[in-house]
Amino acid sequence: MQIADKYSPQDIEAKWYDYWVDHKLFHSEPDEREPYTIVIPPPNVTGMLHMGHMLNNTLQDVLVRRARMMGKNACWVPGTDHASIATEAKVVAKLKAEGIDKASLSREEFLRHAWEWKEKHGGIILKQLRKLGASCDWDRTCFTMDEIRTESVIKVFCDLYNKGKIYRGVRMVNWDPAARTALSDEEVVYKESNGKLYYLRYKVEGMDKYIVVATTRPETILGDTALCVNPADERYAWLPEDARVIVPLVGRSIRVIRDSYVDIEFGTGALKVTPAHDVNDYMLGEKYGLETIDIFNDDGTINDKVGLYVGMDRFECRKVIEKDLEAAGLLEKVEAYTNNVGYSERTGVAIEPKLSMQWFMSMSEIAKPAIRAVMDNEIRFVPEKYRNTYRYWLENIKDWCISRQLWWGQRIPAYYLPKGGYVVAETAEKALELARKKDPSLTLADLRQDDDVLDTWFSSWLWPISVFDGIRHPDNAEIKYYYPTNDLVTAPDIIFFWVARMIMAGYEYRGEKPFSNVYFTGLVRDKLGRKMSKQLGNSPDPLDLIAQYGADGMRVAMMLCTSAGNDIMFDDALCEQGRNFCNKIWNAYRLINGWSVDDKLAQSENDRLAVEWFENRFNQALSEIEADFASYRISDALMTAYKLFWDDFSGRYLEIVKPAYGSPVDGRTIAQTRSLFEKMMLLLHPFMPFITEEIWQDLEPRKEGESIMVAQMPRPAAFDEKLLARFELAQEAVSAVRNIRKQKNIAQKEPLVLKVMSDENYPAEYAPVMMKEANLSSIECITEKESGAAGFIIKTTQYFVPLGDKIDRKAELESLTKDLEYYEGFLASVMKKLSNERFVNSAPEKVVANERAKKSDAEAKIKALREQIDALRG
RNA sequence: GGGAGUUUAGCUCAGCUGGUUCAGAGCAUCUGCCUUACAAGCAGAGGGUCGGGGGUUCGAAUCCCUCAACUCCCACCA
Repeated sequence: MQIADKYSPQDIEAKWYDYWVDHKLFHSEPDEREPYTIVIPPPNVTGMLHMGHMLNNTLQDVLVRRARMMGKNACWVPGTDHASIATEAKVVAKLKAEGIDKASLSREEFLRHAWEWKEKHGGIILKQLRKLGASCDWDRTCFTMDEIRTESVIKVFCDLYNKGKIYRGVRMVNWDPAARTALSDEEVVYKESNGKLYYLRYKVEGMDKYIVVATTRPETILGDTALCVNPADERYAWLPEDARVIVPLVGRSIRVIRDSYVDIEFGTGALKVTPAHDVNDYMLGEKYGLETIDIFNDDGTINDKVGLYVGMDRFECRKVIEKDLEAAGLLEKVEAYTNNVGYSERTGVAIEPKLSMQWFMSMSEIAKPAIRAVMDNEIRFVPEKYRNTYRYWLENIKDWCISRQLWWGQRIPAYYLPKGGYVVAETAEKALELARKKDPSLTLADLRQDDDVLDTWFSSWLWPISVFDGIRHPDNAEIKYYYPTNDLVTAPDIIFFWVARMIMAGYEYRGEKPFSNVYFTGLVRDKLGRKMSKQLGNSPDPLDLIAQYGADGMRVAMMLCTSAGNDIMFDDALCEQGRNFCNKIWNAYRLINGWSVDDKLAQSENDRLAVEWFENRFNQALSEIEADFASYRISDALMTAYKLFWDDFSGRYLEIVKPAYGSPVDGRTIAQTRSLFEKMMLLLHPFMPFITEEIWQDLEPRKEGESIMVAQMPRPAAFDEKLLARFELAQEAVSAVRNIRKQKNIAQKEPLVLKVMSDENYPAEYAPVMMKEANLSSIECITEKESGAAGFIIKTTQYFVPLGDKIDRKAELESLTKDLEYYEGFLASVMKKLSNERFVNSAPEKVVANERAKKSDAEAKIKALREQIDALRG
């Protein structure tokens, strides 16, 4: 193996990734083993890898790789999402750049361009995932708009329609004038924005009086069909019962209605009612049978219904109308005003509430099993705090607007008949059959399919089922084997969009949960706590980071700062830490790899002790890691493994067994060391797949096709806590000697003598280890205090390092006296507790016993300190 | 407007149903070392009245009340 003293990941990563792929090690087929399944949250097909993906997919890969090494049949299904609005917008923009207007294309022509675009730019993100080491079963790659998924979507639509859960109707929807489509409520993001509040004068018909109305949207006066005041508002008591007012500029005469909906406190207490352009006004319109005048075109420009400002953009119109109102003396005043405005999540433009014919899905029934599943912990949320959010949303769920006025997506399988009415069927042929029941003379050409497509989430909510083709073939072997999946790793911002709906679909179409655990990651922020965004330019390109620090280093960086549900503050320094860890592992391997071996040598007691200790320590750490994974504390699990390798394995174990320069190591020790190294690689593999494979392959001769990926993860075994505690005592002594060296400026090379007043807390068995670590020429057991020596006490055991004339009695005395004072104070506080009757009577037995132990420990320590002080003085 | 969460060392965070010296870890910092695996390293060290105040208790980072700051979600009165 190479001997470069710096680990260089580039070649190694590519080599092993190809090896894994070539040997189909990511691929899963149903067999007799227990399955472990994750479906990827499908990224946008034309998206690029960002830090959020990096976090999310590293977590998934850690879980999948670990499960695989635990002997499970691990299957991680990758795929992409067609992201109808985002992708269509990109294609439209691209065509526009080429001078092609979408409106000039037929649906088929447009879709041809869109598919071309998808083939060209699609799936880049999946290639990028490979750089990070993602062990996805690429043979299973799915796309939410591929044939199987599309058929599944259509089938589900028809099924829900036939069950009466999908209906069509005119409703007030969120209209995106840029994408020219309706959106679901979840796709609208509210932001506070600075606007103005305009006070408009409405002349009362037949009187020389005005009613002043405050509005943020003066352009909507074109659609005013009533004015509303609160019946309890005395300011308007003078108005006749059948009063009418004139809409400014428009000149239309409209009714004045009275409804307690109007807030007397707000503005002037008078409200203009525009049923076509405001949700609340719409409800008033329904209640009072008002006319609705839709004044906008689909793109947000003014239409010709009223004959004013025709073709003008809504925001332009607002400016112009302000001037015109002012000129006409109908504008009382304008105030600055901040209010919340809804924006399209995808295109960023202000949403226009618009009355339109859309397809909806009724949600309240289908939501019920989904609520129960999470509340009963049949599906576990990590962290739990999201259960509340989830529950509240589902209990107040509104019907889902599932139609989109786009072309890129699954076209709604509703077919309209020439004389009105429609049928819903999976294919045009089946639709024709249904249609002929109504009118036998119909032919295929008479049917006109609905122009709309379905919301993208209407395909992704089926994802855990549809990736195994469980919608079209509910009894197929794959869905039966892999479903329900195990873990879902996703961001909390799609809890409603996706997670909740997948749970609903799971119960509706499988009668079973789609996954057992949902791990919610946080948002990746920069080290200043800001969201990563293109505008701020604070979002590093994950691929650059991988190139710079290696995929393993990058993964370690991500895992180190993640805790479920909390935002993570990403700092490049973490990548350095990850890279340094790789280097540490690399160099540890270089060390043992460079040892010369003498098989005739017998193993020393020193080495035997080291192996015995590390095995125990390893098992202890393993059980901690096990517990961390059980509660999805991935970061803690990694940290435990990190410290195990760095501090215990490299810092202690290897230092203890390391042969003197030029000397060989015995055969038994090197074999055991390589075996321990291998166990460390296995433990670290899920976090750092590349470097661990590289070393694992070199540790033993391996056959072609073998891989650490499918090796057995060490299982937790019993460990001897007493042994570990005694080793720690030895380490404390070593540390104390090193401190003395440092204080006295004694070089590590210069051997020292350690004298010890042996008692039950002296780990005599580790004497050889201590000698090696602290560079001691001998350890002598003594019964008399040593004068002229630097002393220290570990627990109750007194140690001395004879220093001859190097000893500074005054300084030693000072430090011992300081310790003595501390322990006397400590003893006093313990005594105070123990002499408190109420404490002794009410505290649990265990706690009192503990205090008593503290008391005797402190007493012993004080005794020892006094003796050392005496010895120094004497 | 409603709800949830957070606040512990310079930074990022652990600390489970109050009780093992419980005030911790990693990183950063400081000091000394280029000791033949690794300076991307080794050996040491310093650093916090656990957001403020009050309470319950023998005992509070942990439970209760209150105040403050920050974050997120939901609602959307023009």
